Amino acid sequence: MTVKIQKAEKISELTTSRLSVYLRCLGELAAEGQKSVSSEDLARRFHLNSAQIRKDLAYFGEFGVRGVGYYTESLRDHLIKILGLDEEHRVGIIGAGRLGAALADYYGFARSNFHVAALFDTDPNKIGKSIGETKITVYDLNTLPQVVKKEKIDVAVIAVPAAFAQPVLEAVVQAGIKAVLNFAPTPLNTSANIKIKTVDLTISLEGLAFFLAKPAEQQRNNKKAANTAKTVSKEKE
Amino acid sequence: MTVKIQKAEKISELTTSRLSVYLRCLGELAAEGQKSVSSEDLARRFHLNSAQIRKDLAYFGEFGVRGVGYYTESLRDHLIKILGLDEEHRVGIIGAGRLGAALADYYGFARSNFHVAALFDTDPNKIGKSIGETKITVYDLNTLPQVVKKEKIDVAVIAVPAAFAQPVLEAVVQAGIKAVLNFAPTPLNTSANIKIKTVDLTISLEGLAFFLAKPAEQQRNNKKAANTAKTVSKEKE
DNA sequence: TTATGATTGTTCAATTTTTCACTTACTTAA
DNA sequence: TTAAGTAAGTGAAAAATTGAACAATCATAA
Repeated sequence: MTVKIQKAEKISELTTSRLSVYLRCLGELAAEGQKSVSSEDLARRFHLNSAQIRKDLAYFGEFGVRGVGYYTESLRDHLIKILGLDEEHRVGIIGAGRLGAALADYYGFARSNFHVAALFDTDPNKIGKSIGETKITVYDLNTLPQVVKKEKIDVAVIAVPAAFAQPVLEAVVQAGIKAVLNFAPTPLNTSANIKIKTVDLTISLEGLAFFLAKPAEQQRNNKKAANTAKTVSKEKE
Repeated sequence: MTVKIQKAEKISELTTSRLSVYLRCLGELAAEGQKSVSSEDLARRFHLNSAQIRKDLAYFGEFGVRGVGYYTESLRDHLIKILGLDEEHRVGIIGAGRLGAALADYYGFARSNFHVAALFDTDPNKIGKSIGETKITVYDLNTLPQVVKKEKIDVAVIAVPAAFAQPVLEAVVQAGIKAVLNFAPTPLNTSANIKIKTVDLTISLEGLAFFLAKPAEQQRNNKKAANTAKTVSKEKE
């Protein structure tokens, strides 16, 4: 009755980001003492389709019990394993400016089992100092390969101005790091097999501006907008 | 020869976020003095398909010139108009904690023509004070409706702990705000016609963890993973 | 022990998004 | 003025994602 399926299918990023969302929710439910939860319950919480949730989970195995739902604790443990959060990741933050400093203190890293091990900068005034509440050392960016090795860093956070992001990325990849969280608002080029997640506030912001700019009529028909106005004016036919 | 099409089709968020990306690039190209750019050029920059770029733009009109490409300045102006960045938006940040304070100083708002007009909090020690380099006043959250009206705030940023996000959202909506940037890592329920963009670092982070957790073999076949291992073990057949 | 109800895992259909490939239109050089 | 070359715009195909529907399976109560 134990079914363990290890599918080597491509899992889409849409799926994995939903897994993160489920995981967070399961943590809350477990804390509340809720023993089990159905896909329908979860779907209502997130305004998702219940079939989608079941399918997302089914990629990785059969975690549910028909007629019952999913046991919160158990599913939570599975998701932690699936997302690789059972193993600690060690983070190096490149750029000890305001953003880098803020991130060094960001508690969310620890919650996902990420440990910020080092900061890097090129500014001689910063190198050697400690930053933030947790007193993380700022190293010379030139020593990146050595520190990465010594501190077993496997995740880099790029928190430098856009103009420096590409060369920094190259140094990071050169140092053997395969996963990068990028805050610089610029497209980054890299050889395959490096995973880059870019966090770009501007895009979210401008999405809001677009929404507000739309004529009120269109906003109402949020989904399934009718084909109302289609004004075409052409000279020189 | 002037073609002005106002299609009332549903524009997907995938499209609008790409528009933001194009816009940023056009700004750089214009600054470099580049007069025109082809969809192929842009595609190469972003690792996108050129047809997709042409189609994204074609939703809103015919901005290009066949045989030439797109005139950078002109397309840039069009995108600014399309995204609604030609009109200033006024932002109220709810939560004057560390994140709220950091956002109050974030320069990216101004670049997209957003002006941070006010902070809000419930902490008596903060209310009435000014925060950040730009000295933005912290108001009592209870006075939200009045300040929103007086300051003509049309965008709210939710930077409060997850537990307070839902009631804050309701207050924000009550005050007549239709666009919300949410930093609280929690699903938010709202009536239709309110646009909420949630920024969630944890999801990006855990996406990296998932990537790192995958067996090396799978990482190599990033796209189009072959159906390699599919181990099924079952007791009680 | 069997019937009933609930909820998963999964197949198949619908929808959305991306890509291809072709037509149209503009530029430049002969 | 015409031919050749280039690149936008677009309809149709392909791929990816989502959603509906249902058989399979488990728990519970008669």
